[in-house]
Amino acid sequence: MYLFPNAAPPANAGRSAVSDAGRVVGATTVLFHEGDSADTLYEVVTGVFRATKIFPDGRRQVVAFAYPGDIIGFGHGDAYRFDCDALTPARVHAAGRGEVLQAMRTDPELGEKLLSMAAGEVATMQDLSMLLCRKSAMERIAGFLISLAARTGKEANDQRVSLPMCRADIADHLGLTIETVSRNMTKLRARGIIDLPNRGCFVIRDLNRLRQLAESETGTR
Amino acid sequence: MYLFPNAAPPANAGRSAVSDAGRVVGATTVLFHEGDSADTLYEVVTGVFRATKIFPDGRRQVVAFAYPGDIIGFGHGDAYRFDCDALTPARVHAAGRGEVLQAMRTDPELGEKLLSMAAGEVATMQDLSMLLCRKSAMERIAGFLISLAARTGKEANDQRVSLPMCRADIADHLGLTIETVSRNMTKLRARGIIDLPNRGCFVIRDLNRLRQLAESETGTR
DNA sequence: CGGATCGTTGATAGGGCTCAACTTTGGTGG
DNA sequence: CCACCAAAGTTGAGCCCTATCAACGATCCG
Repeated sequence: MYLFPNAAPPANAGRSAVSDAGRVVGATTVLFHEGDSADTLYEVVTGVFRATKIFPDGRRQVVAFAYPGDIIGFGHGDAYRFDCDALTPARVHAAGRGEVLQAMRTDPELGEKLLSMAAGEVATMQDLSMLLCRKSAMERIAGFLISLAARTGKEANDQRVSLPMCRADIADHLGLTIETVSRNMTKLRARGIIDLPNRGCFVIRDLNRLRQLAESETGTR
Repeated sequence: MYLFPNAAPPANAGRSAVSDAGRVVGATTVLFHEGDSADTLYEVVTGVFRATKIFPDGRRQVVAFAYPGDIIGFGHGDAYRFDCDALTPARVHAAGRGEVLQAMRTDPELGEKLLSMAAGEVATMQDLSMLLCRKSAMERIAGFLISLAARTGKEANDQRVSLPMCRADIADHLGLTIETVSRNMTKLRARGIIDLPNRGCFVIRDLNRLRQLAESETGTR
């Protein structure tokens, strides 16, 4: 059940992209760069994408991670406002912006759907800004891990959750440094709250305590 | 030229509200509280509004300030996600969410308009999150003052810009404390970059230097 | 004039950043 | 299969920016 089931194939979307009847497959595929003409909307079918904004002086923010079901391409004017690439092999549905607007004229439900997706996007960004505004490093990391578990449907104890992004991505998403992310993850493991069996995944051992930490850092022990 | 010119009068929107043929007038009027049923969209006609999120432990974030032309009420599901009140005497146009969705069915242009307003809202929140993610106190404050000047059409040297929000509001918007805001504003004044003639307003004396500070804190002198 | 709120200024401390070294992981080629 | 190397992650020491706590000054309104 996709938003753009019958969309036309997009123009070649970047290096190493493989187009397949309205879908794009590839690992580390670049969907688009900042400044590119924002003429396509994407819906993630499989895999995880990363939206990155790079400042002139090299500072970086990972604006969002996009999971299956998420729409990429809102919040831009005529040009994309950040880079977007895949962290894993991935598939997307693509649709031209013009086509979608056209389809909206004949199908009012699509308009409502898009509007509510946009509202969801706004809500997500508000949550991020609240996190960045007032939370400590530990609160941010605990909250981030919980949100990953929730998005992948593994929000329970002792389930292996995939962590496709590296420490630098997490740091640049949460407004921290690699070292601070690493130290706090180590601390969480030392307290038995999470486990880090391999690179690229984690396991929640005590969801309740993790939730407490995400709310207030005073759960310190 | 308003988005909801013929909207019906809203239900009484809060204490000290005065309703007037589809408009609401009042100072410190509360438009809505977090948790209220999100059934109305507002367009600011006059005045300045403040959207505030309060955490269980008392921490606060001012999610946004809304100026004339801005739409309030996107990014919520069924219930509003934050409080909203007026910082100054203000007028708004109000429209029921259902009405707007209904109107969208007959007027596809309205749909596109709403979608592009939502996109603008997303962009605003992305900018805020980038600011909160990677910028120093001085960069945040310089950038904030510039954005206020731009929004009120006074983005030039030696114009008096209204500053309707108090230090606490600015601090809670930028993720800083009252003291840090105060100190940095004082520093800007000491360097001749801005002037603070009265409470409730400021004047940009050197827009170029203020712009530099907003980009990189290394303009330190 | 007096009180309350808002804003400023000072002293101190702490959380996270910076710089740096080291360890682990994963991939590559002999 | 193993040695080697680059990239990713961890750990440590020290410092800086901003928060915190506290006192003081300014402004507004009765």
